[in-house]
Amino acid sequence: MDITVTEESPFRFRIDQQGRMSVPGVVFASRELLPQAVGDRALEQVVNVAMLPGIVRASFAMPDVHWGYGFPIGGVAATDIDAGGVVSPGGVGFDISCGVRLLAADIERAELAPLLRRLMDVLGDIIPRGAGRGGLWRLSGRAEMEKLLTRGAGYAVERGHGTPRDLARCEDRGILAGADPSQVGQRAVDRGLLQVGSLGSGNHFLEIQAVDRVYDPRAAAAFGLRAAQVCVMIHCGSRGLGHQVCADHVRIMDRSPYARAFDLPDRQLACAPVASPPGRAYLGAMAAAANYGRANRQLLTEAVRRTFTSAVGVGLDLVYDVSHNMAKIETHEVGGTPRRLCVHRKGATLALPADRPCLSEDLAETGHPVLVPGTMGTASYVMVGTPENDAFASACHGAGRVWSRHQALRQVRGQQLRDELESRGIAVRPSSWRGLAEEAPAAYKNVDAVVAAAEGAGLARVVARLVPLGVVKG
DNA sequence: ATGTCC
Repeated sequence: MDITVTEESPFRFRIDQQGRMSVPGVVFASRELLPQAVGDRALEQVVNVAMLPGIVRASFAMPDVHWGYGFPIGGVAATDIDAGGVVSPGGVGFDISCGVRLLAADIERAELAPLLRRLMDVLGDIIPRGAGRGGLWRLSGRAEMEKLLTRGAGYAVERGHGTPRDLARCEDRGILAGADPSQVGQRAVDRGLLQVGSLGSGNHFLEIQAVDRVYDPRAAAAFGLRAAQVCVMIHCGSRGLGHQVCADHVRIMDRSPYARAFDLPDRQLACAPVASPPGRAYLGAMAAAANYGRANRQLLTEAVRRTFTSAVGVGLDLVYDVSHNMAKIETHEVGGTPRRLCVHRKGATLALPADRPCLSEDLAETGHPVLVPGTMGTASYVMVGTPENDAFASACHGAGRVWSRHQALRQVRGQQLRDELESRGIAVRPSSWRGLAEEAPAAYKNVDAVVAAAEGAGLARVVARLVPLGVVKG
């Protein structure tokens, strides 16, 4: 498929509405970052998403967009619930509530340096990771799982793993409303029982980082960040439970009457009206899986805190926890009137600006942190939401792949990559050589360019740049 | 992303 993109303004490209598209496509990128320029077919998916029943404004793509299941990763699509708008599991992705959490330590990188190796050894020993395998917790059964699926990070805190202050710095206070554990199948529950408190694999990681540069001192101070400070970034999701929820509900929707009625260009866009039984069932199960992801990050936080206390002698404050694979019911103005929308963000981070409702109190004047993880050996960014964002308060979520995992394996040796990173002073604790090779920095876009494009497009503003000191790889 | 195929 040949797709024409027109540069509307710097860092903003339009795909004109045509054929069965209900809205145009909008791609935030530089010319160099456009999917076509990096050999990726994601824009075909941007066009397909523009055909979703009830979609409003545009089918959006962030600067890190790349090919995904049905919907592109780095895509944002909002549907009008009261106009028959749909929800689609493919618009959230298989790793429901995959997201990032940033913790700040009260120590500078120079002070940590002599302790880093020992710290990394302990973290490498205690952080569960890799495909399958166990987690920090072992749930007693379905009854306990349902508490966790309903109360999310709040359940971990109730059980003594964290503080109420942690919850104040989580999106939705760590507990997504509307969870319906009865819509989470037994197989999903069984897969999740032994994985609470684990990183998983793929691009998931736990990194020790240092603040390299502060761009916005006021916002950085509000977030609790300062130059040279040591931080911990945790990137993980809802493991096998979220994966199974997605698979189960894709199947339900694919077999529902809506699949035929909508006649969509790709079966992977399987969807149903938000207000329909399959739509409500998915959203209830998705919220439950989201709470699993949040509890997962909360438990990993406590494990890292214990390690920092014993190995370094300092505590860790939660800066923020935000998901980048979610569908949320939100109210936004469309065409001058407030509409209830189902906003799908798949590989796109919620980027709330100042003075918006549902901000946590201490962030109301600043806006919420937007956490953008880079790849191994490259920078990560903290940004903040901006009022001019017209992609329903969404921003990029990372660097974005340019090589498939298969391509990366052909190009990169895991051991060699480890040696290169170690020679640059970055301590690496991998779970498999293969997994490490698949996640090589060369397999990704340049995160600095992605963030510059996001800022240039007005999606979010840069607050601080972080650099890696050590990475525990999933 | 994922007990990388039910």
